[in-house]
Amino acid sequence: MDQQYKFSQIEKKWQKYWNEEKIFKTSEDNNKEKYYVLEMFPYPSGKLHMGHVRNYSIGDVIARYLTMRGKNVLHPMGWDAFGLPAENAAIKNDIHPDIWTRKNIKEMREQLKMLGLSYDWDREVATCYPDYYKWMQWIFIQFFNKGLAYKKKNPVNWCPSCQTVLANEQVVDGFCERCHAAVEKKDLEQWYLRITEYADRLLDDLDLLAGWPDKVKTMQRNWIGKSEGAEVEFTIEGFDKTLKVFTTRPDTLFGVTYMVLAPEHPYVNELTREDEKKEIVAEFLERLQHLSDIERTSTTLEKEGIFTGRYAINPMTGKDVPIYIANYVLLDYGTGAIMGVPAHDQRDFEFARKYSLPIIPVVDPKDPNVDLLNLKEAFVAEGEMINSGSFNGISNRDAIKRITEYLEKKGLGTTTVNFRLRDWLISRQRYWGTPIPMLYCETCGWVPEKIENLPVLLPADVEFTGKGESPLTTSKSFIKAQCPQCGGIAHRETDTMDTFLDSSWYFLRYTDAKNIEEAWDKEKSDYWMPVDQYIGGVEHAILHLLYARFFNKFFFDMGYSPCAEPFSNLLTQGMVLKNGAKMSKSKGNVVSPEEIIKKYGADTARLFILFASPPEKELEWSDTGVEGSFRFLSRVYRLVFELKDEIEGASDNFTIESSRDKELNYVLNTAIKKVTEDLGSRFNFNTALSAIMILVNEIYKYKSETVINKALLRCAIKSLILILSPFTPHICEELWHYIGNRGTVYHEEWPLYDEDATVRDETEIAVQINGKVKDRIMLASGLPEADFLAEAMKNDIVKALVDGKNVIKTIPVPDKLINIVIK
RNA sequence: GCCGGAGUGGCGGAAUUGGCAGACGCACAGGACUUAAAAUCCUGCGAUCCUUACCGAUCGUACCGGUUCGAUCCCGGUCUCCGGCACCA
Repeated sequence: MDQQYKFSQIEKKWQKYWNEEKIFKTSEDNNKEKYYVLEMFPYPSGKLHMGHVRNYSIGDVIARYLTMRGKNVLHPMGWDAFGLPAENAAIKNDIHPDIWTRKNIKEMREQLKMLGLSYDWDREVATCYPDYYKWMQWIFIQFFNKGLAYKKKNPVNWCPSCQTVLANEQVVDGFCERCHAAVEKKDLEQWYLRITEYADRLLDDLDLLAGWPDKVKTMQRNWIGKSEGAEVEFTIEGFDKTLKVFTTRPDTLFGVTYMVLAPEHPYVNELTREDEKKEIVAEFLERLQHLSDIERTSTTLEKEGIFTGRYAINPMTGKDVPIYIANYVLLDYGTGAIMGVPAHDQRDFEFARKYSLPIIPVVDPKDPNVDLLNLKEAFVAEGEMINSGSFNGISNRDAIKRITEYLEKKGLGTTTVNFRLRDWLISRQRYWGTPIPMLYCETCGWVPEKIENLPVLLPADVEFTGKGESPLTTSKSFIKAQCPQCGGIAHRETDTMDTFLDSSWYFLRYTDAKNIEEAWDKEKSDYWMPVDQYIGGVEHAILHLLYARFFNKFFFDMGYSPCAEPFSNLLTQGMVLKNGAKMSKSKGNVVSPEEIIKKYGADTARLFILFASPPEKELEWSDTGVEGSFRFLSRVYRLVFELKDEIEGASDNFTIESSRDKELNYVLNTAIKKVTEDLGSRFNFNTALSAIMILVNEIYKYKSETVINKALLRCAIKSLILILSPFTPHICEELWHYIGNRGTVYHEEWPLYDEDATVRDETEIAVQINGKVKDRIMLASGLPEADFLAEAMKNDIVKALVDGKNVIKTIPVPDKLINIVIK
């Protein structure tokens, strides 16, 4: 071994060894307890960034540690490889997305390997490879067969100039972000997955996820947005259909003074009978079409409405109330129509003010500060019922129940639950995604491709213009096909799937990644699932994690997953910042992992990232901090290098011979304990590493003693290498071999600590008078409370401090402090 | 607006169950080694005050208050920052 810490040589050497010996290959083993560590797989952009390094370093420490603890660890990696950037590259550089993506995967795989991560590369998947998306298509067909995938016409954002559908995020102030043409709403047929069918279970089962951050669970709860209320039917004057509304406040029914329909509501056309009104309504609709959903639903947008000329009848009061259409009512929530209660809903209040509609309070706050006859804003809190006929005088909370019961008895309404969660629009007019394996036949309608014909391959003969519908429509070979049902002429769906589908089941595919007979073998998913620890960015808190949970529940129902929830524990790692801001090209504060690895080595990069901040917090990049990490590793290297001859041939068993021995043994065992606990339960890598640094400092001190205990020193060095190895594996392998061991530290057992050795003979005790520290004294450790108190009171300093005062109370905390309350 | 989370030295952070605030590291300062530099090693490093110095005193975990023998930790209020949702009836 070289006297210098030549990280580059060392890292290459051990990466080669791990690779050639297939050290990280895993298979099912019923004699061992399994542990599945998963990090969110990356999009293969071609360049690794610090966020990846952080994510994968965290996972690697966990995987390596648990392997050393004797667990059978599954730790896979793959590529979320479909997506728009590949298509943009195709348009810009005239390179096929497939070639571009494969090149990026190759480059990124090399970069990941440079980090020395303990992946079983034999399980690698890429969502864009036909052997993966074949099963994506199979899954889609399972959804379709169960009635959970369907095609529906719905208004979407359409840019007339680019001739393409736009995502809401691509619409800026009602205009296309690329060509600035006014975006229109267009009714298009799109594929949806019926995730709303699972809304209740997705909500309820969040309670099973004790190992998830509350923040993420709260975000999912809000996203699913369950609200309980009632559906109420209103009759319309001179109209044969009734108007249904959803409300969470049936107690305010007596306060309804108008009704509002969403502008797209199917009744709108029939309800506006007068020609004059029809014109105004048409003009209003035209104007709204130029607004995106984002603006339509913005609270800053002024409420605007049009009277239809019709009246509904309030079922409680029998009074006429005018029916409006207005921009603040959404078609796809509830029934697309609402009852207006200006006195008790702020939005209705503003609308009523603007159009001079009556405001009738029905809930009395019994608060002198609220003037019910002259409200300045809607009163939304609880109170006592007024102006509500026979319901007057009860609390509005009771009225919710009573009025709903009344409605149900009269056949005017029912209790209902509504979710903000909408069905998942999954079709995309893009090339680089999984083809939706459906065909349209004039006689049979939408028919799935036969399973034996899967995969439906992405055609090669397409043009990338960036315009029009899906590029698949330009393929001559793709569209025309035989109907799988009747054998007649059918045409293929040309839309592809949202890439979020591909990433909703990859964790299951990893359990049996190379299976060509089925998506995965149930026995294998039974063994490995659920994922014990999932690690990734908090930006996936809602979409990815919700979709993955949805898919897993679907498989669970099919018997293809053994668990109701796929990820038992979730760690959301914080962002990597430089100068207080997220690293980004435009800010020019990007630190390239490759350069850091070149300059200091992967071990240093890993060490810095793990040491500088706890994993779920933000991490501020510091060049001098990286140098500090490098210095530490050099120090460890030097330590072992210098001590090699000293500890060579020493016994594996030591006896404590001096107080210095005792102290080193104390620090050693404390360090092992601390690292074991920090890795085992909290993932506080920073404090674990700080314990290791303390150990290194102590060994340095110890080795300069005149008498040294070689066996003890040998044990300390061995343990040091082992407990550091999950963090910085390359240097540890090197040092492990240097002091005469064989094989890999990865297969070594995690060192045990001696609980007795983690206690010193004497402990420093803080002496407090009235809660303020006055002195510190040494007392034998582990004294029972009574002895501890007696010993502490015997001390001269205590006596002096207490002399001449009244001791009111003494509070002894053994091994910590004693507080003497005096007067 | 609503829902979360956070606020500790010059900086990143530690204090695991209400028990010695500032572990570990970075930066900085002084010293040793060196012809010199780098590297390495040693020492100091919250603020204010007292003192020639030693010793010591007071304050200090965003701010105000409370509970407690004792509060970074628990409770009430305020401020600031970050994140999510945002006309969901």
